Amino acid sequence: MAMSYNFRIIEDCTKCAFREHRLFCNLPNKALGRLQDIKATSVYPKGALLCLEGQAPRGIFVLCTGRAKLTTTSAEGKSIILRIAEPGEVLGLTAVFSNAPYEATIETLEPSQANFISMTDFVHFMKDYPDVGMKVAQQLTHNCRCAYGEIRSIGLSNSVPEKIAKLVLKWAEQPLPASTGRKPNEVAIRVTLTQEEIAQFVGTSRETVSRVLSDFRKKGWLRMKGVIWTILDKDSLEDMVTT
Amino acid sequence: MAMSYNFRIIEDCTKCAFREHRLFCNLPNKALGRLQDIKATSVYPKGALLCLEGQAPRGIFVLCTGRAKLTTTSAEGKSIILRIAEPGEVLGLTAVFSNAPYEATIETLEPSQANFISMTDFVHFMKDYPDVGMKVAQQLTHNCRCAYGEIRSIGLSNSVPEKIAKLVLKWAEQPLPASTGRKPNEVAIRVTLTQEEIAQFVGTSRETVSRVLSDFRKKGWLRMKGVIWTILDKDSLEDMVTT
DNA sequence: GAAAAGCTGTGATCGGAGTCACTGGGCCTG
DNA sequence: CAGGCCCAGTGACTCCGATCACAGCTTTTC
Repeated sequence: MAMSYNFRIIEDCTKCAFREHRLFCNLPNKALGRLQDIKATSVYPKGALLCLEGQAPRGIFVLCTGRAKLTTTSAEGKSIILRIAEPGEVLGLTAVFSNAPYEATIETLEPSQANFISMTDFVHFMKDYPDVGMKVAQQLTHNCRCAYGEIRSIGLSNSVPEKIAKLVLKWAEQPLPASTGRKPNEVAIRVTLTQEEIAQFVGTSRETVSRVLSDFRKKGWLRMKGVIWTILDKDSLEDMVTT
Repeated sequence: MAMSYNFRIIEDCTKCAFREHRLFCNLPNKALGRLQDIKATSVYPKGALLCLEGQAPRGIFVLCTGRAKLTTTSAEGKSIILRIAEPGEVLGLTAVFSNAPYEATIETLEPSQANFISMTDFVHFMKDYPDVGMKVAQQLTHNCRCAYGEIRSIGLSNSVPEKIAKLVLKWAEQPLPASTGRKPNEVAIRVTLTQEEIAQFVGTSRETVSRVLSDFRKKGWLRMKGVIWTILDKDSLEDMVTT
């Protein structure tokens, strides 16, 4: 089995070990076999662009390994992160269904594997297997929920510190496993986004993110060592969040 | 045929005159027949609440007549409009599919008719008729696109005047029919939202909306007479918008 | 038709956060 | 190891827009 980019490439969907835990891929065997036929697997380094906002839709991507950020950009070059896609998600659905340009630029945040399926193949695939339609509906539902969450976050939070606290707490829902030498109520998380990207996520400027994080650190709420952040005072962070 | 609320109630989906122009209802006859069996038609006055944010999902609504606004509210009572739903849309899909509380409060903006379908009936309906799945995917796609547009509007526009100009121009895409006594390049639109609601739409305060509209009027770009607004200088409004 | 409730217009004030400008640290690369 | 590049931290300044406060209007209600 091929190895590259420091992860194992999944060439055969029917034998994928993660399948059951994934939003899209947990399909009946027949459908999986068909998927196997129409997919084209690619491997991308960090920072690769799967598609560009404004391009005509060519097809959809199933993200097998790695995470990717979906961003949209204004005419002046200011950009905002719509969401971070996790392994198992299908990307590009809205473009394909509305036959309109891709809504977002998709950029890998880590070395990633993705399966591409062309528009026509995918439409037939969906017609032939009703389960696929359900999965698609679930993915679209997930997209909507993320988008609504984002709208709430940007539109209803009154201050930037609040938004950032909210974001950190959301990340804390998937903490790193507890290690030795950590106090009981501390939570460690892995943050691979730059401050610039965090700024784009909450719709603010890079400098403000820097200031807010400094502030959290000075208050003893947060410790940041490279990509490992430790939440020292979860309660205080939660007090910032009103929504 | 029953009359009420100043519009004609559509009791039989199979005979609905608007069906073909609607996002959801244009289904094969068999599916329509089934829809006819499982739907429960209700008529609502202006300002009625179809469902409340946070409620457990009971089912979906097909909006037959009238428009409705979907809002989400923060703990402090600040609320934001996610979108305005048009006749023919299905509402409540995300809640039903994720079996999670309704994401938004749905309030009619006009006297409206809506068909309610319970969660279990709808799931069966979808399983039995693949066309329904496609319609659902299209509706969800539409929701996503609206949400992304909203994120762009709130997150990427730099100033409130720009957002309001953008909104007015969006409305201008569905202008009122030209009437006598209007100059050739003028566009008339019907605006039934209050300034408060416009504020919720663009994520700002009511006072700011008032000031911005006053400003547009003073500059001779816009005339407002009750619910009828006339765009006098579309070019200038477009110059405000950069995205 | 008077009272009440809701919508709109405007002034005054103040603070949050965007912008500009610069510094310093980490990391890669030739 | 010097130079470049990217990321992070921080000060100073400015300004947009939220908030408060109130007055004129319109629409509903009894």
